[in-house]
Amino acid sequence: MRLLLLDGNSIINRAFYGIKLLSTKDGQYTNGLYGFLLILHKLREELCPDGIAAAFDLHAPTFRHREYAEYKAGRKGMPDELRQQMPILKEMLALMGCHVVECEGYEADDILGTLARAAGEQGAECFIATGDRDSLQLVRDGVTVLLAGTKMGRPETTMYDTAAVREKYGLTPEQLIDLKALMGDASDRIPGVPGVGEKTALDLLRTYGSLDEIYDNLDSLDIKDSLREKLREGKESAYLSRRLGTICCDVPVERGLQAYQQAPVSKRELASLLAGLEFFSWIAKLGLDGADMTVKEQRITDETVRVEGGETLEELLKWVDREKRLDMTARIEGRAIAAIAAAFDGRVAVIPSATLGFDRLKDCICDMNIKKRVDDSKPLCAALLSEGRTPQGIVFDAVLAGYILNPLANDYSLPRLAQEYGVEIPKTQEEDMSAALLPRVADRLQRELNSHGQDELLHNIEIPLALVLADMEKIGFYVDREGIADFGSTLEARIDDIQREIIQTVGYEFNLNSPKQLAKALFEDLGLPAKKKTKSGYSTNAEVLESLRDAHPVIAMLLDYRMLAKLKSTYCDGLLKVIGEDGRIHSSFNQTETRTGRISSTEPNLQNIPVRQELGRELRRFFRAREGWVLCDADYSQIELRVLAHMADDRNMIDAFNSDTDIHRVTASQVFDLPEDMVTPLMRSRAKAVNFGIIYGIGPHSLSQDIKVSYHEAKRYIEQYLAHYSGVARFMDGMIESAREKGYAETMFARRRPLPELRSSNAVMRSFGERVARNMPIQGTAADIIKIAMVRVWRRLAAEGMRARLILQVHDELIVEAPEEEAEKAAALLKEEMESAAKMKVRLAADVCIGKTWYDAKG
DNA sequence: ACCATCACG
DNA sequence: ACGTACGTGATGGTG
Repeated sequence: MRLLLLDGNSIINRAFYGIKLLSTKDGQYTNGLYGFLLILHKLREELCPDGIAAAFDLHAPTFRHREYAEYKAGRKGMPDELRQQMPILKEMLALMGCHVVECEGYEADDILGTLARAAGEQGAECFIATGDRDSLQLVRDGVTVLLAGTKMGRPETTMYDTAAVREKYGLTPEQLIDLKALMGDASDRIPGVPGVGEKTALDLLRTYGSLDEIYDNLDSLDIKDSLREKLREGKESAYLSRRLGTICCDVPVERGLQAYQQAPVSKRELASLLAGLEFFSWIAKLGLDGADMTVKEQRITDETVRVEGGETLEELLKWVDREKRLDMTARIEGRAIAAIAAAFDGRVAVIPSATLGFDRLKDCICDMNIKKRVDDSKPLCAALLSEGRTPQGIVFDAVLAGYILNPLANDYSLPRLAQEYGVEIPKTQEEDMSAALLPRVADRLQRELNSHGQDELLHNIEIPLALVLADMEKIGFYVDREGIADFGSTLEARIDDIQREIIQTVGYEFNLNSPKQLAKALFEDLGLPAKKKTKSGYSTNAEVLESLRDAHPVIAMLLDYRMLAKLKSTYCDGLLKVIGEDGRIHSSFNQTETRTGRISSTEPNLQNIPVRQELGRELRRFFRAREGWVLCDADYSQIELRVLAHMADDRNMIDAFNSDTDIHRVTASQVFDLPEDMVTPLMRSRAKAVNFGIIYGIGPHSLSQDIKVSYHEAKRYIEQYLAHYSGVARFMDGMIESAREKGYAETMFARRRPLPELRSSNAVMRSFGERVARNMPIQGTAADIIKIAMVRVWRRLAAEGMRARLILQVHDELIVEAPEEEAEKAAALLKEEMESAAKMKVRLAADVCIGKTWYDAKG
């Protein structure tokens, strides 16, 4: 018989800390359970035990506490996130046919030792899996210890038999007890001999064999007298420590091994437990599929046929023509389709683009009457657009569906989605075969979306947007390469001058770009007062430098240097590197990156081109329309505050917007309780900061920092604000409450962000969760609205047969490049579509400008 | 790979 | 006692 013994507490601990915090929609944390399953599954496959027993600690004090009152007093209890997973783990183990063993007055270790000894006596083979090195003392012939943990989400075990222990420590397992006796264990409050570390203890034991040998012959040992004294004084501690550290092998538990034989698995209950934990992939992996899946689905298995080429294409087309639908993935190389893999009739057809008649497949993709389900539509759209064709009738996109269901993930590939949503993955892992997963993954995700009311978000917003983004990427933004290069040279000259001047002032050469070297120069060598600390030293950021501006002439130079260096490296050098052969910059717009629903821009990021300072703003002169064309730039006015006014249904704020006055001025007059014409610019700017702060989930401290008033002053502003905008106050509390209940925050268009932070036991994490619960619905709704506007603008431009094209989005701003003769029409169209993108209690306002360059087209 | 910094909404 | 506003991406330095 082969017995597998688990140290339940230590394994789930390792699992908990080795995997990032996971939770279900309902806020039940699951990462410890998940990691435990990973480890258990691996052990079962490798060892094929006849029975499994899992030992757990109880809260009750043990014989060790009676021996030594302070035992484990220094240990922190387990965090709530883990504690709540313990009863579920025990239930899960029982359903899996494993045996849960606990015994009052003893720790899990002792139970394992007892069972291991029983196994030895009964001639059984025994494996002990644990995360705790202390158990290594149990190793002997027939007893192997497996140190288990998770690394990067993968289970990892190291096997220790007698030889492995000897190799690692140069000691026998029994000697490990004496090793700990000498060293002690700070975290368990177990005393050792003070001043004896691992190295000394190992030397002693390797030379003299055991604690008894050492103390019996203490006077004649060939060691330094100082060590001899330490040992003499620590004798009592060492023996106490040995008693505490010795695993007890006489725990009163059932010792007959038959009792630990594998019990029958309760398939149904186990499947439903796992489903409740959203461990869908485990249901398949543990062979429980049949247990609760009554729906007969098309099965794609290891034997699924992969067929290729001409005849297959004919067959596929016939099927598509009859069914009016197509599940497909495309392999894109460069900007062209290299092959299309389609799943139909339980087969996967792979059609290389060189196949005769391949274009008819593209016709299908552009036929709105054929419903396509794809894994990732943006690259497919890009490929077809570059042939001058437009995909239509795409009804499902797995990547976008995966993002909508959980915007916190970072991999939305089919295999990953299949794993997460419980679709069995065939062993054949050819890339084209991931098409085989599409039908079942699509079914599962679609069902999930429907049940969340998120189908329209996918169908009406994200899928159409993918086409728009692909088009924007393809068109790009024309730039004046020479202009940027010249600007860069000018900057370089100024940077060199300032650098020389700074070096001269400081008195020696150093790397100005190194915060570490700079901190040394400023705060050590020049003796300036350090203000703020970072993880790795003193902060030298702009805020700190600004506060030191009058303390030393070098500070102003540094601020200039930083600004110029940023402009040169990030914007001049950086942008020059990514100008395409067509003289245009083709950024990538990522649709599945942000947690709030915004899009992001990379390589290069065109959403952070300088504007706030004049010198940086100059860069926008190099972003141009092509010859004979102009830019129409439209941005929403206060979209987030308007969204807030609407969602909060705040009468005061709605009226303020509808009366079409300056919202910050109105806010100032309410907060400061003055008529509007008495509001000073300073008051207005403070009110503006409060308006922004409210959106971010403000606290008085941060507001006081931002607008440089006292904490009390800031607190008063917020109170005044919430008193006047009482709808906003109610709304904010409601958002937190509802997010706590539901486990997620959501936008007007049903976009969700899970918020496990709200149920954390950590106060800092919780208040972060609360700020996000207040901010995400606002930022996210604004993002939804501008996405709707983008789709409508794009479609209108096409429908009107215009040549004008959308080329950039910057969160609340859209830029269209239009032939001069279309300029006015395009500008009007932009404004109209943006303002009508969502119906709200306040009107949406967008301001449009036309210019040859981005600089000129802004206000 | 991570940190500090700074550019944007 | 602690940390201090939401969301991003690029750069240069450092271990």
